Amino acid sequence: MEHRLRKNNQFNYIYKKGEKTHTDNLTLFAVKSKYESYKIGFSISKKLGKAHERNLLKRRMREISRKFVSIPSFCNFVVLAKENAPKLDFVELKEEMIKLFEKYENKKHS
RNA sequence: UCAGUUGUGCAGAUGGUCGCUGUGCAUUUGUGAUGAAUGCAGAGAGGAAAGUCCGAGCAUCAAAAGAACAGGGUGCUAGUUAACGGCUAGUGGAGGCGACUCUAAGGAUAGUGCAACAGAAAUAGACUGCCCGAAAGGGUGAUGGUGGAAAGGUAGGGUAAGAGCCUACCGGACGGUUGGUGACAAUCGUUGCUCUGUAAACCCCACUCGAUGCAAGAUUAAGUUUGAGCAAAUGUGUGUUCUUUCUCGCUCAACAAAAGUAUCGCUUGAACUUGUUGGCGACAGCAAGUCUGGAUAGAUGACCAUCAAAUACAGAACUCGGCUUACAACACAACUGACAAA
RNA sequence: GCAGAGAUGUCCGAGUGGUUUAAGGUGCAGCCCUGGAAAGGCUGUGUGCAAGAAAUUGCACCAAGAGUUCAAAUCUCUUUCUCUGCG
Repeated sequence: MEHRLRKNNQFNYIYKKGEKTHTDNLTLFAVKSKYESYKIGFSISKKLGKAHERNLLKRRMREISRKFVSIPSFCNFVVLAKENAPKLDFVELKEEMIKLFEKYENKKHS
């Protein structure tokens, strides 16, 4: 099943309508959808580093979202990296992502 | 052994678990159309992929040929190449004990401009001074120490004082001879010698260049569509002007299917590897073999084990040839100098 | 990805080869004016290093590094950073 966001329109829609959740190095935009699945996209600005650094960060985030984090269905997400995100190593990034989604879940239930 | 010069290679490997993007085959399934899913096989970033500094292919500017002007680029010679501002081999110059390195290196006698301050004076007239002379006047470029630059330089002779006035050496200019494809070199002669610097100032000379970049552009769908503005053939046209053949009204907006979308462009190429022939070399010829990324929010990651350690710079976006810049550790070859020993 | 523009003192910004020229404004400090303030007027004011008791003087710096020139913020090359446009 495809979990990637592919269209520029979808990104723009989520930025506009999305519900924001912050941690120190990441920001989550979330929007509800009608499909029984989730889609997730990663946004890393050109200001954060050189091309290979940005690629590495995105690959790690995708790996973590696939393996280590339970992501709720019926939703679309965009994860936006902040300034210091490329400096994190894999383990730190993993903890950050888990924290981010826990925070989002708590917000939703409360 | 120490210090150094030049060039080259490599850019983690192997095994396991999970995962990503194309390609081929098979099965299942779907759309108006391109398709989608599963399985198997096989492929999947660099030496700089970077900077975008040059040169090409390719595409569009309706289609061509030519001339002049404007503007840009290059600048020792010969070669090499599809082409180049690259590369190779040399020449001159600069640096180093040396191996070797660096060099935007045409023209200042085609013309124009600029040269602050200092200095008597900036390309050259005057002033100061020296000498001859009673004076009038004449001789002089040696005195003036400032400047980046001051009337070729040094030494000797010479003179009233001086001066290429004379001589020697060095430098310059002009001409010849020899060698070299050539840049140029060597050598001989003539000439006492008027000659500041700057062309990365304008410029002159020689050679050379159309513009825009794959977000170029093409295809499917409607196009002899509708509306508005401008123009009136003496018009439009890829820097300007002109000649010849030609073409045609031009510009903007609206209407439309996921439409800033889909498909194509898109990867077999001046390709790579090995051998061989020619050439000092860059490179070229021939033979055999190989198929080696094609994404579009943008594909290589995470974890474990072993190797002493795994770590530098860094990620294709139409494709090639160069240049420039960044770069950890390791390995190899040739050569130079110093010291020691034989 | 492709194409283009720029960088000068705290900030804005002129200067496009010449010696005391880093204009001008803004900001800051002091003085005048006022009962007190604002506005206005006058004066001073970039950074670093060295010398000096002090006043002051000298040198360097116009994003960074090389080159051309007697002389560079200015001309040429390389690098860094910032900004803009493109179906």
